[in-house]
Amino acid sequence: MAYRETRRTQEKMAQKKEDIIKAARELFAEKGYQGTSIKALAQKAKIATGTVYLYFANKEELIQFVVDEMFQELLTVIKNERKKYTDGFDKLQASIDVCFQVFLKERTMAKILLVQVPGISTSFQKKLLKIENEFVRWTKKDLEELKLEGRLPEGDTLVSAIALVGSFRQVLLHYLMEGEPKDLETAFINLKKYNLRGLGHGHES
Amino acid sequence: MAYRETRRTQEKMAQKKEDIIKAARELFAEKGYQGTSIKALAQKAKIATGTVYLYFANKEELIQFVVDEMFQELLTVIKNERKKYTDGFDKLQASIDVCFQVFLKERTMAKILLVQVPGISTSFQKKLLKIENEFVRWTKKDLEELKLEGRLPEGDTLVSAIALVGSFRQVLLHYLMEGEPKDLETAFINLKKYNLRGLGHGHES
DNA sequence: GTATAATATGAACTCATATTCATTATATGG
DNA sequence: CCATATAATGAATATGAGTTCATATTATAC
Repeated sequence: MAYRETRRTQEKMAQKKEDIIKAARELFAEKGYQGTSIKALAQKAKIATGTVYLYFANKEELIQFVVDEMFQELLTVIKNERKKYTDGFDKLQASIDVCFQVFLKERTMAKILLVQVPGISTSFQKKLLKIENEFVRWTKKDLEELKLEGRLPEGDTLVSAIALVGSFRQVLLHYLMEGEPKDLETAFINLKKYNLRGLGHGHES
Repeated sequence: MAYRETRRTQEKMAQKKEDIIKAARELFAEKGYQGTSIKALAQKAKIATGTVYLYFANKEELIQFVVDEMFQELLTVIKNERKKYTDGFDKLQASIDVCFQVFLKERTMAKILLVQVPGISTSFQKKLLKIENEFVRWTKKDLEELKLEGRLPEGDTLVSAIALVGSFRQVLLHYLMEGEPKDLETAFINLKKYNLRGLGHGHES
């Protein structure tokens, strides 16, 4: 009997998997999925090319894993942040704030999710769409609650939700590609104001 | 002496080039750039694979041509529509209306420009960015004119312009991928209202 | 109809890269 | 230290797609 799985080896392998994922996130963000070869990936992760296949069945499974993990991270952070509030507007703002923060901090995540994923394949387009719709649905739900409370005027909540998500997406992407403005904080506040006005917030005043 | 270029052959070749471009637009929209092989493209255009290379130096040049042509088409339509108005708000609305119409009518154009192009390569990302910025700049200019006339409140016109473009992009894409709503006209009007409110239109009233 | 010059063809070629696998290195238990 | 089981290696292989080119087809001029 020899070489039973032990704590040490398990941790070592877990670390190696992490290394692969880290390299993948960076390279996919920088060069795109097609533009990233397994050889280059292995080189970046400081392992042999064949080793990648000990951890992932193939390249497709790797990008799937990376994308799924990213969304999971994002959803978890948002859910945790929303828990802190009960008021509808606060929850909505919390979602927006945290998305913005995460994407600005984790630029590789932003570039992969917002730029690279749609171009990978039609199946990824569909996957992305499903998850984007998840965000839109949440936003829509927030808006409908607020409408019921009489804090927002009548209006098409679906259109509003999509518009809101889209405006943030575009601004985020702009900063990501073109560089941040001098005063990011103020720009972000203006963007929020834009959307609050768009929603008709304060309509009764 | 024999076989000088003649009207008939020129037209025939022009037609063939059109066929290739048409097939490319459809396949790129449906399967993406990477997902479209020259073989499949030639098959769709009903020519031999080698023939493609009599009209385009390589695959890259073909997609470049397709994308450039699409933007040219879009810009031309927008410019013509804007000419019809002098009022700032009318011009802004004309741009938005025509973009929406064109993208909804020419779905392959919309899918290529809005979904496929960003993922092709970093050089395409940059190209797209340049052109998107062209739209943002126009919008920004419209907004600044309106601000000077006192018809819009103070505010960050760049952020507003990006937000406006982003909200329309997202709604368009939603309809494109998920299917149009029952009442497209009303949804579109609501979207415009959302953005007009966002801009602070009617703030003095 | 024939000669000629250009276009069209598609099998063959090239090249890149994802994946495999025989070999080597490493870890464990006794 | 040895036996063995697992992980790691990277050269070799398989695959697929972009591109080329010898050949065939088509169009023109006489």
